[in-house]
Amino acid sequence: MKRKRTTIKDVAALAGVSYQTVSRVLNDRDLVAEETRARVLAAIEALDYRPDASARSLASRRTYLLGIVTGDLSDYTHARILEGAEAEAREHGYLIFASGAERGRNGEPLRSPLLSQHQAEGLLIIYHGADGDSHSIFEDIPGDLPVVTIGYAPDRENLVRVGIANRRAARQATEHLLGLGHRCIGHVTGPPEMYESQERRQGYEEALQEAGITPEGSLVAAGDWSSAGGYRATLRLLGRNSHVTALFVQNDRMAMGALQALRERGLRVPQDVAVVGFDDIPSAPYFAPSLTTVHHPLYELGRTCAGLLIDLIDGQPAPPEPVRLETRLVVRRSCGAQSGPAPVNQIEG
Amino acid sequence: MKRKRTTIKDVAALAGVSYQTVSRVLNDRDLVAEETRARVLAAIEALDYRPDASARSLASRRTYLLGIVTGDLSDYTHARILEGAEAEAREHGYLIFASGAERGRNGEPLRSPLLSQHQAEGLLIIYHGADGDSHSIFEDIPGDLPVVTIGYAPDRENLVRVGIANRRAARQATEHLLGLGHRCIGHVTGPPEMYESQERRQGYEEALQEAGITPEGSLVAAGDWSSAGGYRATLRLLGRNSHVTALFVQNDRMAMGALQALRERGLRVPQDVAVVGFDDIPSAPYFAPSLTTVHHPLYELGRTCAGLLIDLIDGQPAPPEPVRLETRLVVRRSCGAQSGPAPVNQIEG
DNA sequence: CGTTATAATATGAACGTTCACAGTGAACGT
DNA sequence: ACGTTCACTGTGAACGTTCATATTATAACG
Repeated sequence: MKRKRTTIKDVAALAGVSYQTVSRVLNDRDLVAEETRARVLAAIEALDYRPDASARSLASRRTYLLGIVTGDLSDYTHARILEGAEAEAREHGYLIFASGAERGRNGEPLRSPLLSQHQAEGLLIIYHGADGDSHSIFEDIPGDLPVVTIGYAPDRENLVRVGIANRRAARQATEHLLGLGHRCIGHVTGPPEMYESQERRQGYEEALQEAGITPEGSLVAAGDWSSAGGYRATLRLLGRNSHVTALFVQNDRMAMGALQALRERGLRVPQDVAVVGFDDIPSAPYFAPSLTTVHHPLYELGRTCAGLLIDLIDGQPAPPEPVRLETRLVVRRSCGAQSGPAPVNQIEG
Repeated sequence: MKRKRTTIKDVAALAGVSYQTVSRVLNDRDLVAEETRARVLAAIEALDYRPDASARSLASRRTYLLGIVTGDLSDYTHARILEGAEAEAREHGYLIFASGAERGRNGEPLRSPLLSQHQAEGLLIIYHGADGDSHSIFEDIPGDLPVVTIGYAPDRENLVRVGIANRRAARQATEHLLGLGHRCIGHVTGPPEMYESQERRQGYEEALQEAGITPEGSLVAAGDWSSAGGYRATLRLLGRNSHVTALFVQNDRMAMGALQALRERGLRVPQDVAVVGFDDIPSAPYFAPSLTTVHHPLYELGRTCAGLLIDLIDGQPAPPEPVRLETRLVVRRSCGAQSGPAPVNQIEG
């Protein structure tokens, strides 16, 4: 099954130099005469030689491998972050491998044995931990391995946290609805035990309080980030509160379910109920009606993570403060701030 | 920056055996006395030893690495395939790394230099080639490297094609609309130069012809798989044809844009225009109205691909015929086959 | 009791690189 | 003419494993 590999020595033989010189050319280290370099490159070309990554990394103690640990890769937000990270990594000569971790009973990622063996030089962990979790995903990781996290992070050396200011973003979204005159604003959250949900909910409650409104638990319903979960949560919420005039939903997928629930109840959006989502997924402009939502800079987040991870690997000290990227509210039709019929012009990709 | 690694020799010293014996225990090869094995395992535990993957793969010529080359990872269909593949791979002890390839001018993936160096033992390539493409992505790949493809595939040893029967699925979708009495059925395709678009269009046209209808080019408009593209394509199509009563759209994201376009034109779905999509993405039940669409078994596709790839790596011969997975039409409300108001009960995930 | 099979472990070499260091010859300054 | 510098290239060892083979101890056999 295995043919004989062409090695650096074959190249050296053909070029008439020592194989170490070929190595020099490959890594352009030291000085190599222009003429020699040309001969070596020609030999490489002729033999279609490709250095063996295993040998290379064994000798150099570098793998140029970055690991990403994430839950649901088919979730757009995760996938998009991965995409950004991959692009950044590639530009720096790193490769990313995606390893779903094994999951505990609540879907909590547990341990990723393969990852730690495979000598990633750094790890990007997307993990919005939950109250009950053991966070055991971090236990497996050697203490000196650089880590960048989105979401929960333990106290640890060599770790950078990256993310958005969830609380602030949620507050702004809620303030927008308050500014439109709404006083009874429902809230659909993610799983209540997850920190991300909690942060966004805090922002929502802060905004209400600043407006002199006491947050009511009956106005809050929990989903599970999915459209189906958002649909069900919204139905529950509407069942308890017939007087909601606005809804802030913690992500766009759930918002899609929410819109469906409202439709079924005969409530028009935005006339009867205004809706604001979170994430600004590409299809948000095509919701019915187009969705006002908080833009989540996922791709940039991915790029930033990979960039910071590479910095850490290069020995730069971790910034003490979490790195926060900006969000912004994208106003479309579902919140009622735009009037007129429904042209979709200001639409991106 | 680099602490001294604990190596197999440290373990051996602690356990009082030769390091090769530790290797034996690790790979449970040959015979090892139960008592020795226990001692070795204890030493491994005590030192928190993890074998070095580089050294291991250098010596054994195995990397347990699978590469996946794909376009848009943030596209749900690709991400979901990756997810399936990753799960299957993990169960077999393989790791998957995701490398976006460099792109040519039409977004055609070109070459992925990192991939080939990093000794993936097999490659999963998702690439729906286009007419004008050079397919150069395949040029880089050593001829003896096992490859599984979804989409276009060159003639080649050691390659398995996996996918769905696009033409047949598209024909069934179209037949469904014909069965509902529609005679003037518009069609929104992907980029016309892509084989995937072409196959689905063929299925659409076949169905029409079998029903005695001559396919008309004016009823076909091309998008780019995105919601925005579907929106624009649908507007173009409606501009040319005021009498369409149904629309078959080649993927759900474009269908979402199509629904938006129809809404803006004041056309009700399904009363004025019936719509059928393709893929059955998780949010399809939450479209307004919920979308009738062809279920695309993406996750299973990913699992199948990884499984077949591992079979190839294990030396099993490639099945001569492409492996085809079943699709099925999921009937919801957008096609008008279901009547009554709009309960969302039979909804999954 | 010697001979042979068998279980268990040790030994040496290899895998394909990189890296630190030691050479070589030419050019240069004095 | 002679050391010195400089540009370049060769040398040997190391990286941490696996693998084929050799070695030892033990048991089984006639």
